[in-house]
Amino acid sequence: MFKLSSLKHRLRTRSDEKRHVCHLCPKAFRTATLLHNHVNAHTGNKPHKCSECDTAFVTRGELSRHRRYKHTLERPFKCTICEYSSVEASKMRRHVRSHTGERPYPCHLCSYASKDACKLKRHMVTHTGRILG
DNA sequence: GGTCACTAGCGCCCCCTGCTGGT
DNA sequence: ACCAGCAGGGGGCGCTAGTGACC
Repeated sequence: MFKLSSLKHRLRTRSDEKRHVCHLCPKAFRTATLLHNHVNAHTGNKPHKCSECDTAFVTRGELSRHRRYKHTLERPFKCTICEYSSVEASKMRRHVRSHTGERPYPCHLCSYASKDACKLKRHMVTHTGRILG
């Protein structure tokens, strides 16, 4: 849904696109917070610690997701076809392909097609003997 | 105009399981 | 029967972008 405040925010942040440059690599970001998270990933600094298992993360979002996976067991994404539910929408999309049979990742060396980009990569090892990339 | 919090999205790695073909 | 190779399904995390609220 369109929101005026959102548009204003985009317009005002557009002017300074990616001017926050990492001093450890060539990457640049729109905001200082994004840069800060990125630098923490470089340094291994993980300030967001789980209160229940002491696992630590770079961002609060990662911690939030971890808590759903490990502690709250909250699975907001429900499959409409079976009983499966998931923590993440992307996992649900991947699951739904097991119902639809959709295989969007074709192998260019054989007739195989995968439902999952990662599985295609693994499959390629059977052709090349090694991981590509 | 900046920061923060949250969510969404893509990608990667890993594990377990079942099937299949060779021995 | 046993084993190895492979694919299917899924869990968990790394990282970045988008968005809305607040200062």
